[in-house]
Amino acid sequence: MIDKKYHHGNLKEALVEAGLEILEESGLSGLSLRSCAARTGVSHTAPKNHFGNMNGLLTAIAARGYEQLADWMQRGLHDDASRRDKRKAAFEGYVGFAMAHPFLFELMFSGSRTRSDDPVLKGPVSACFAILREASLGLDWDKAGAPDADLRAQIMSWSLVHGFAQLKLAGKLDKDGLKGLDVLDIMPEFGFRT
Amino acid sequence: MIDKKYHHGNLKEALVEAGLEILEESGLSGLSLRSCAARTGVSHTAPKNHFGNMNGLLTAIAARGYEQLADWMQRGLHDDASRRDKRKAAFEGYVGFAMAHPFLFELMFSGSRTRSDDPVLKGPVSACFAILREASLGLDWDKAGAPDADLRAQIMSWSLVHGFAQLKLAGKLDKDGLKGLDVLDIMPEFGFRT
DNA sequence: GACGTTATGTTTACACTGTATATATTCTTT
DNA sequence: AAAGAATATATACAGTGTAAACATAACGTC
Repeated sequence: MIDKKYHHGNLKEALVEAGLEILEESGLSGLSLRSCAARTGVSHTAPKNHFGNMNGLLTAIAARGYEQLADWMQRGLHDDASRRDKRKAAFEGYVGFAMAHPFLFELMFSGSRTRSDDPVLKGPVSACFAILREASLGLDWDKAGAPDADLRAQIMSWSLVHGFAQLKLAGKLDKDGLKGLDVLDIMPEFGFRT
Repeated sequence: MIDKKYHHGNLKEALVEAGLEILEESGLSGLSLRSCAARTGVSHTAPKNHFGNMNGLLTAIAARGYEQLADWMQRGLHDDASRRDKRKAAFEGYVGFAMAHPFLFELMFSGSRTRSDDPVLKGPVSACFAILREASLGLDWDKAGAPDADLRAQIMSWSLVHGFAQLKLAGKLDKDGLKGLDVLDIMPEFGFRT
């Protein structure tokens, strides 16, 4: 580390890592192309080679966020966990992640700062989608047994847990009587079909 | 309008109005203190007197957004509408507003661009809260009849509809089989207690 | 009505941002 | 070894939010 090499060797990863750190320390307002470059010890135009522009870097950071989200949703889950445990873990993990990393969470779902159709997002987002899918499997909200009940249940689950997380983050649930609300307080014990 | 007066007379409102227009035309990336000031025909430091800083202006714009959201949720509703009609209108209006004004919607729930505890937000947010409350009244998700069932039903409703709107906006529901999904496709016909 | 006070805008300045262009260095491949 | 691609730098520029000093108008009080 004494002699600074012209080529970093792993700059792409290092920039994303720097971005995640800055996000934790200073929030979205402190996150910039130049701050990431500076923390990595590189010129402020270096990121362009790897990410094209600011949007590309932010999208890459967001992709890392989805990987972390997947981890949170599967935390403390043993292999033979019941479906109910998986669902509980997924929902609690989702909101827990949002609370622990509010700025990253905001970035991940910011339509204006990231490009939702970027290929780098596809894998991590699909992984989260799959976890939520399994967690919602057999969940029959309207007790109707419709043919697409599983898909509907998943979208409902995701919408519910995501909306709750963001409303909480945005301070919309700070009224009296809502302060200490947890996801599981809101989530009833859903009925299973199977 | 020929002779430009030194004092605008209604600058505070005009700046918010300009911000809303810019948001529709150019999105969040085009919205800046200076662009609002320029459109209003005023120096770029004039907003400081009324809003303090950028955050204050954005929060004022967001407040206007909540007023519009309340309108959307009560659109086409006659006085003697049934509770089911009110609920349908509120949910459809919520998502409809988000789709019609995606940038404003993102701004309204952006924890980093607006200050959620700003007094100017309190009124409009409470109005939306009240509408959602009435729309969710009597909704018994878990058929349990718990004492705080109404409050829980409201938070669930809000979370569900908000999460659905944002996931749709963020492009997370663009997979095959999810493309044409509407809120009401997801929302089952909930059972009423009364 | 004159005058001091407050509110409202302007001017100027500054540090910071993302991006484009041209240049330098290193790696890779032949 | 040489050519070309990949990677990083240097420089420049327009745009941003904010602060400070100044200008103009409105308002209340004597």
